[in-house]
Amino acid sequence: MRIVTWNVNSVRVRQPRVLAWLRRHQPDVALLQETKCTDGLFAQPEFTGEYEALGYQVAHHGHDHWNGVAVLSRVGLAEVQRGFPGVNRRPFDEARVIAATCGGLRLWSVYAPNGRTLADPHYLYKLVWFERLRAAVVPSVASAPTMVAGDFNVAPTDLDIYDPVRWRRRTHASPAERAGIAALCDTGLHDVTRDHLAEAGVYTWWSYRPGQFQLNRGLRIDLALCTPDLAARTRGVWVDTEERAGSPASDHAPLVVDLA
DNA sequence: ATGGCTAATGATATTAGA
Repeated sequence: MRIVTWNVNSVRVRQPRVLAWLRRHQPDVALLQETKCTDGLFAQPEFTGEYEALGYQVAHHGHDHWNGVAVLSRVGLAEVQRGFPGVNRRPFDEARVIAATCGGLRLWSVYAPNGRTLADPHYLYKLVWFERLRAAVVPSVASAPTMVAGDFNVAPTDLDIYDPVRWRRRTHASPAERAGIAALCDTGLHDVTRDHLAEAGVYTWWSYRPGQFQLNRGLRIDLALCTPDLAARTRGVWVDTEERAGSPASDHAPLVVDLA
């Protein structure tokens, strides 16, 4: 079973590449982030039909032209859950979380807030958002084989940053953000990428600015957090860096998890 | 230490990304 998580940075702009990627690599489930569209686009038969023609059922969660998350599955798509449970005042109602049961697995597509700068209120939002996510996934982790995957906007360790010194005063590397990831993992989740890609220089995001991708100046901020049963079933994890090349590419590459 | 680019918008600069 192949699961991919990919921040596509606008599904409208990326539609041809997303479809080509699905045809080429045949994932059973695709967890997408930053679709940057409303549910209305996915309600259009001529748009969603492109995925259905490849055998995928689609669930999307998007309110406006920011954020937006989706699950595409050809192994069933049930019990779709959009956003955090309970009451969510702004900005916690942003479309950053969707979960669904596919092929017996509980799969989450998540897009964490960026944080902007360490002094920005958005950074505090990011920290609280991680706590909300932690609370939301606890029942899933306790009851089903679960993968919480997506763009976490946090590099878990300095090995996950091309230049840790440069990022010391920025978001994505602060102790509080990393504690947010650790607290998430404390519920019973494990970051499977490093089990299979332990070396330095493994990244999932590179700035659009010139030279950054070519020089492999990137961050590993897209993660697949798995319950122990799924971690044990993982046969391979890989980043499709080829998909980051060329234009128009997303600034994130697909992260692929192959399960037995 | 800084800037470079991309996407979206009733837009021709601004916000956001990371």
